[in-house]
Amino acid sequence: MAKENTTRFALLGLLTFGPASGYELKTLCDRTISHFWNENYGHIYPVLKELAKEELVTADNETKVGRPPKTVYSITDKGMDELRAWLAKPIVHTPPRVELLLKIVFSGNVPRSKVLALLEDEIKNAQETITKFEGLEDHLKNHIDDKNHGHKNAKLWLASVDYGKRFNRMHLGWCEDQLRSLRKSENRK
Amino acid sequence: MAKENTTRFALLGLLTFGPASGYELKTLCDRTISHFWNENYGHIYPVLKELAKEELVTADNETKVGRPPKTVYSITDKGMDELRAWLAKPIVHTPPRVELLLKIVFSGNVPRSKVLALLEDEIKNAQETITKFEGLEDHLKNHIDDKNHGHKNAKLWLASVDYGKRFNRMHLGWCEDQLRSLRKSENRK
DNA sequence: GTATCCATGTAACCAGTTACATGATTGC
DNA sequence: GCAATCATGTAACTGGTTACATGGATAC
Repeated sequence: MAKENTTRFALLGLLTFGPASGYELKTLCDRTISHFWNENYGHIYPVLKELAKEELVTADNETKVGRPPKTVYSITDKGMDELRAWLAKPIVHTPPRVELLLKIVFSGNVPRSKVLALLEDEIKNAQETITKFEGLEDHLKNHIDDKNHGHKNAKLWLASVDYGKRFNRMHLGWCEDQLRSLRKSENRK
Repeated sequence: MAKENTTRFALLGLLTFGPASGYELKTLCDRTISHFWNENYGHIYPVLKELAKEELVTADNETKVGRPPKTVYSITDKGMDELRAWLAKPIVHTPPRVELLLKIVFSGNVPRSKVLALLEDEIKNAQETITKFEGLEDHLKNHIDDKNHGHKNAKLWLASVDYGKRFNRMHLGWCEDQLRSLRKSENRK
């Protein structure tokens, strides 16, 4: 069984917030779920066409004065059914691929200083990501009642940011412990 | 810039433990790093040929009586250089794709019961994985001095299992909290 | 004789990324 | 006149998965 095209469901999901063009879906994706999901034009446009062909979405051409024309997609009942079926299905876990662990497991082949540098880089990254996520969190909490930003799903969105924070804290903690243990064995030599 | 072929380095890394055939590399991979890395034959064999062509590994045909013939690959100096260069390079983080969060963020479209079931399934999975990892850990700790199992890298290997445990505990904790918060809001209704 | 392991490979396929190309409109 | 934003798309490519095909050797 081939791997499922998750992009289809990401787009269907975004369309539940309202009709949008390919371009708008991309910016929506970037602004709302980019901390855990990413799409690019080269995939969005073909998949939208595919979805339209299968009647999971409808495509309407819109021309407004003073604006480039665009194709606006809306999710259909059939599309909603597909989306709901996917949402209810348990997640099929594919074997993970953690590049950091690959580098660590083979790190006996490089000088310790390189390994320390790698871990320090990871730590810096994780700290920056956590800070970014905390900013995101604050921003959302302050605008949670702001009707203009209209996210009924603010709670779920916050939960996704929380996941990101937890993940990065876990990652950070492991790297720090690893770094400590590495430095300790260095001193013993 | 195209995405890097990490399989190359996984294979080069495994070959630092000693020469091996494609088949042996697959079983080695399954037995030692499958908790965070996976490879399949359909990728291993072509990549090995590619590596041989680039002289990062050498290929030797071996025929033993009472055994099917096999091609044994060994890492070359050039291969070691490539591997070391990769090991020392910081990790380029590609945008993550967390399917669970996608489902949660769009979960407003399905009955709460389905979301609860999804979370419960994730929790069960995470618990099972943690148990599996603890078994792995115990096994390794008991054989750490056993020369026959010959893993000089037992410490690094343990660290990778520890990462897996931490990740799954984090995942588990988030799911449990999410479940609790979902049930609470259910009662309020 | 049959199931399992050892052993190698290819073909078809799919998901996803990057680079490239185009052009209208708006604000400075 | 130019940069930025809005808007759509394709072509080339790569990494990776799955299914299929083959066949020798071994242990029961």
